Amino acid sequence: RWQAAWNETAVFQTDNDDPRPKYYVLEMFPYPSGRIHMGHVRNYTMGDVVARYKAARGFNVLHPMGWDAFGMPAENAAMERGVHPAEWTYQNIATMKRQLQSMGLSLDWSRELATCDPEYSAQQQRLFLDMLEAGFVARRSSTVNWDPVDRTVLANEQVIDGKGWRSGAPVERRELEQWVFRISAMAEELLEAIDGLTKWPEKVRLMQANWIGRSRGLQFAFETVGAPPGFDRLEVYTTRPDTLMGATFAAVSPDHPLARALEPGNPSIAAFNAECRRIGTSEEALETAEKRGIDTGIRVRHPLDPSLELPVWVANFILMDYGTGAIFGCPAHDQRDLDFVRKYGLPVIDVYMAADGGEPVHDEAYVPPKSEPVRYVRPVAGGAVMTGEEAVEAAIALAEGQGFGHGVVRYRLRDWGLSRQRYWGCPIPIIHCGACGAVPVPRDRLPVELPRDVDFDRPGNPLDRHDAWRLVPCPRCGGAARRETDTMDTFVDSSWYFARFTAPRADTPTDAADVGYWMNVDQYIGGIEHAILHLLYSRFWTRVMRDCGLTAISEPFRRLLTQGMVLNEIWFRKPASGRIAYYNPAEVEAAGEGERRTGVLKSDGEPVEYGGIGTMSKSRRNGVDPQALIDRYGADTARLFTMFAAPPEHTLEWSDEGVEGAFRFMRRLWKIVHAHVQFGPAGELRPDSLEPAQRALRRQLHQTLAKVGDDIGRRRTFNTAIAAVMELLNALARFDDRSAQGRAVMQEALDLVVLMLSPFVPHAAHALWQALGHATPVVNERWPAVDQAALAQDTVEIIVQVNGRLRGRVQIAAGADEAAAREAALADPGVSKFVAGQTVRKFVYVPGKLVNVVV
RNA sequence: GCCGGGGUGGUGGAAUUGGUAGACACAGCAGACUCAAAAUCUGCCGACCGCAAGGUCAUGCGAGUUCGAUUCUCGCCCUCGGCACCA
Repeated sequence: RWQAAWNETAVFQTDNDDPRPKYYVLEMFPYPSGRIHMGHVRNYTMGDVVARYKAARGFNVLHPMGWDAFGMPAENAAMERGVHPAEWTYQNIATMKRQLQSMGLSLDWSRELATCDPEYSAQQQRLFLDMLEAGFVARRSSTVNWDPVDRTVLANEQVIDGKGWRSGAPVERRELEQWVFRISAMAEELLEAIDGLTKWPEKVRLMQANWIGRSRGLQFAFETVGAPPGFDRLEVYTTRPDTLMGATFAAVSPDHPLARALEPGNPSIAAFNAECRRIGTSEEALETAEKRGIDTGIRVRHPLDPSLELPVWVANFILMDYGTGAIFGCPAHDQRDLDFVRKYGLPVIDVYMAADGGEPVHDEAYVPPKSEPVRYVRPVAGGAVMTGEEAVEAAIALAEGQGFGHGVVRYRLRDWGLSRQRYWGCPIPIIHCGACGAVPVPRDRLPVELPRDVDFDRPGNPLDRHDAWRLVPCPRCGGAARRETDTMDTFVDSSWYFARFTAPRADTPTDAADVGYWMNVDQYIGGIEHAILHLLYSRFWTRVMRDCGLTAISEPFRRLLTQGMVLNEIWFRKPASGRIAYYNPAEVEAAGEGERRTGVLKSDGEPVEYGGIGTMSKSRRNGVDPQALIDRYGADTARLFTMFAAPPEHTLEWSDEGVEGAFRFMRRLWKIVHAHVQFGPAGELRPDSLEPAQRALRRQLHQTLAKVGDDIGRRRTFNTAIAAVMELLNALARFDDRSAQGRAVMQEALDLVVLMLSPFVPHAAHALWQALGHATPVVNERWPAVDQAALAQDTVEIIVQVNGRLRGRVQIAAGADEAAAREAALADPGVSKFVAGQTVRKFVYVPGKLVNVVV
């Protein structure tokens, strides 16, 4: 009912013609999976609290909402239920929009957008062409998971234990020509700029830095012996060239050109490589697979001792994507290499590094941190004690001096492959012509829209089969040509939507005035699971837009709050063949704890397997629908409870116990306000003529106001803000003072309580503010100022410790000096009995807090 | 495997800069009100010892730094997230 008042006056619609300072609050927009879940409630309530708080603080707040609307689930729905992805998606958007609106969020819905809207795709295609012209786009070969039965590309998520999720067939790694964004060219800038992200969580900055993975090392060439023509040299990159003296073998990735060149003449290597290609493409799968290798028979000469020849192996743990796809192995100082040589009976060279002052270690690999001083037992240069870093530089200098290698800086960050062999994504505006190659679609012919008449009867991308759409004349030569049928990675859609929100209807990707006014996003809020990819891609795109002249800024998000995930139990059945099936915890009758947890499906009484706890996700079907909560208790209670249940950054294991407590609190607040107003308006407050109890309540009131402002505004610890107001309300309930000044204090307290709670429970606050006798809506109210005079105290309680243990409390004058504190402390009977007869060796005084007597 | 978090009563959590461990809630127990129940209100609520006053132990485990450690350092265990085609 009260939401109507907000909507009629359009209080949350914003524009940039406003004298107030701007504040842009954004939560990561949802994928329209069907219905909102608890993670959404948590995320969007946090954003709403910040938005409403900032508005009350006098900011012109932009708080928009949209839909990350392309993606695989829509295609799955099409395959399973025959509904068109667009229809499925827009229906879900309608449902979820209704649900979000029932939460009473202070959103500017006039800016709503969905990434699958043709207008959004059109602008994204313009950006793609800008990037192509600016040299940020390249075409190159990269690996995908190939399902040989369904003859289709699989996402990593669709590969389960190395098999396709539908066909059950072992997947193969396959090379495809794909479009990439050259994000690695920006690695250094993206890394350096992390220092400036001072309002991002340290953990996210660390994860991003590690992901970019700058390293300095030695790149050098082994001279080969017995290699096929064209492989006279084997390029190797290492970050530990100081271990080169310990090299006992070299190894290449199964995808390395040398390994491939050997396949035709060597069936066992061909078989080994083929086997390795069945691991899939994910780094996790490659790194956790059993370490295996095969000898090629080729040898390389050790660059520092050409008489020493090392065998060259193909090994499944070498990543083609990192370094040169070839390494040397040093078993004495790398545990993985040691395991490998032991497994295959290769020689282990004796150790040549030892801890400074320690003895050499022989039974396991000794891997000192690079910063630590190490004694080089068999020296690269001079037998000195030096840090790994110094030794690395010495080894590089040696290699450069002898001319077999040189120092290089490399990054772990790889280019961003954006091609997806799928229908439900933004079309890539390219036409392939036999004569002209890849030709951009002319800008006046944008957007390239997806054809609606597609069928999902067969696996694979229906665009590949849609000749009416696919076959077009070449824009350059007019000859027969075909459209690019790959669509863009959905990460592209979410890498610039924050900028589009500043001018969602512009017929260019962004509008200079709007984006200049609103960007950066002042507060971005979203799940910690996006700490690396989405946030890094967005940082990249913002720079690309800058370099293309679309924005002036480099960083999209000034302040970042990474919300902890909402977890729930996972239940599934895994049939012998075919697709794994997940069940919502609400459908399962469960018993036991931990390892012994078991369950049966309520509908058929048959057992289901317990998969531990994990994030609520559509694919695992373990989400909780908050609608029941909202229907039963109202949006305010749902909002209050999710904010109170845990600190924002913590994971939250879902349970709906405790919702009753939030509801009870709302009722208590309601009752206490109405108990107060039934006696009519309160008189004027005269702060200087209050009784001690009235003064004490006012002090607590203004302490709470200061804390709540700090908790919301600076700390973003919404749970402690609510707890403080609960504590205050408990005090108000005990405050039974009907005198004129008692009622005046109560009026002030209830006014401030309602204002403090209004960002959390806007509907109730709206009604209670009216009940308290105010004519204007609470949503237009400014955040109240703390009365510093009310906080003043004559005496303070300090705690007294003896040898660090609590032994008493004493009241002393506020601002007392150490001598006075000491006298008061030692006079306390509880203290003196522990000090009596002993020598005071030390006296610690923390003014206003504690003293510690050390005896 | 690699990178990054988290671990505090029966439960969610608080302790903001190294300074009272357990605020605020949930659950539970007892009482008041009621014919009764619900709702509401009041009290108790980490473990152990003690009639009590009070004391001892206790923040995943083990060490360390400090007058003082949930907080800092090192090692370990468990768990969650990410690992480039889930979003």
